[in-house]
Amino acid sequence: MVEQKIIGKGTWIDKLASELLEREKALGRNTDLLRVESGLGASGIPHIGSLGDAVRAYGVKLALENLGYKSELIAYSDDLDGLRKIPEGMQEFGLEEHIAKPVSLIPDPYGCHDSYGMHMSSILLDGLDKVGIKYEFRRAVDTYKQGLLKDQIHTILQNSAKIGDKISELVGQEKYQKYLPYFPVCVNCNRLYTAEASEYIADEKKVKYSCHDTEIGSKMVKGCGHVGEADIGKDLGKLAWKVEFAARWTAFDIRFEAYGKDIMDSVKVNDWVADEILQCPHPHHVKYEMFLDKGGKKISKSLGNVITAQKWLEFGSPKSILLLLYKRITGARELGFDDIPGLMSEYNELEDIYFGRIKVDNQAKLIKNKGLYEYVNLLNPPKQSSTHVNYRLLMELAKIFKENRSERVMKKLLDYGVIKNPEPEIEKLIELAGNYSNEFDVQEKIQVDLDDTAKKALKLLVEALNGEEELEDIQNTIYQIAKANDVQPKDFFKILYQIILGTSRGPKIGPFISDIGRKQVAKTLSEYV
RNA sequence: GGGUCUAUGGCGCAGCCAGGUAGCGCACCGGACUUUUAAUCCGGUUGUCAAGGGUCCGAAUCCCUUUAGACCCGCCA
Repeated sequence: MVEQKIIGKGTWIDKLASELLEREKALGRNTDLLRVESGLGASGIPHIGSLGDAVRAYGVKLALENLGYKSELIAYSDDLDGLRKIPEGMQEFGLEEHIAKPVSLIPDPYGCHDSYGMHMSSILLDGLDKVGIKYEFRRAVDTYKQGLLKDQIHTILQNSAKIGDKISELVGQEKYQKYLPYFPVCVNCNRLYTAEASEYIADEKKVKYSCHDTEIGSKMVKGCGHVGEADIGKDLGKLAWKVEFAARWTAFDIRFEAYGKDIMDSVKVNDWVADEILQCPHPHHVKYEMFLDKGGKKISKSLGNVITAQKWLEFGSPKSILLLLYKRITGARELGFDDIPGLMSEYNELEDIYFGRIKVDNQAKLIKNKGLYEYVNLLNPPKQSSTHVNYRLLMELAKIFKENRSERVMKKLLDYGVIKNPEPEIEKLIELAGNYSNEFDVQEKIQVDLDDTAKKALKLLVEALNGEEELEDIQNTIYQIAKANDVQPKDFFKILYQIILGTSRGPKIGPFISDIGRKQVAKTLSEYV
């Protein structure tokens, strides 16, 4: 067997970082600072896929640092993009009039940020903060206002004919053979996309445009008819996506950017533009698949099925998100909140491997698992293992105890010997599992068929439970009541499970009833008598 | 039209990207415990890794071909 040399911590992140380094060396570029970038998207509610782009870029940054290089993550908000569609659930804000305007020029419908775009970006940044990702924030609107891309825009527009042909050749889109890949924001109506750029006056660095009706999605958007000129260094406007990345990569000196397969074509064009037009080698890439919802549909920013970091964190720890995003990058994945319990236990398992409590025979796999654990802890793993409590067990307990949940579940865990002392982390876990159980384990009141004898027995049980005298052995009492009333104990127990738990089986019923509380159970049962 | 991904026990999936004993959950079977059922614990059964070819001492894993399904792009970002 040929011994494989293991790079860094043995994960795909390390492999990617090392590919990047080799490429940089081959290109002979300066490696004093290796910038990685993630685009944020500010036109819709940011879902976990957008978060993933930044989290993974951050992983590469960590890997580069681990290999001894300096690195930095730029989180770039595309807030000069126009609003194309009103996101699901935001119909009541009257955003219709703002369609096609840059999202940074639309007022925040919630009133808490300077614009619609900043509101959306902030949700994502908040998510990044919550999982511990550090970044350098930049905005498209500032980038263009400060003219940071003006040299690149100039070069691109001078070569627009060549670029237009190449776009047509590479991806079959013919639009840019006719129009410039630049969208001015119409000074009259504040819209882009409607302002079509027809000519570039290179000497003055100005773009001639006219604002007219255009189709966005399936809807027509009215232009205002304004005809004007836009100064690429001063006036608001932006490059089309097919060329914008290249300009940004060059201007910001970006060496790595991951991308989702939906923008594959754009990246292909941008790589060419960077290399051939701007004479600056494009950054190293990795392509990832989109997260799909359980039905196999793409999770879209503007459809209602959004899994945001914030929602996820109601049920799972920040580490469960990082694990999801770092465990692998390839492959299409269907994602739902029901993946959380699994990821929570998987993290515990990784921790056990890391601290040597679980043996892994394959050396390469051991290193990879340990490495993954370190990345999930952002290369700052804890000195000692945390106390593990099975998430599913917590869900079960949370289902039973709805009032004073934290306290009572904690007591049960101590009784079971799962934990030795109450810890704040455990309390947090109980809260997460409790939220999950509240949200997804909605207990529907099921129809239970009861004949008269069963009802009579049930009634006796309710009386017994409501009685003041101590029931030393509830289990025994139930059994006796069943026998004394010609009900098969087996059937009687089944009825009780159905009423109390909504299933035909469950834990041993006597202690279980005293856990929930006799009176509570009596009340529930009495509804069926 | 162009592109990407997926295919692994009855079901749902992991493992594949850096080749070395095919795994997990559910289901199923047995045991322990139980005054019933179960929970729980312990043990066990279940596989032509879609099909075919190639590389290799060795392939679920890498390469090629085929089949089936899903998704993305061909507005815009």
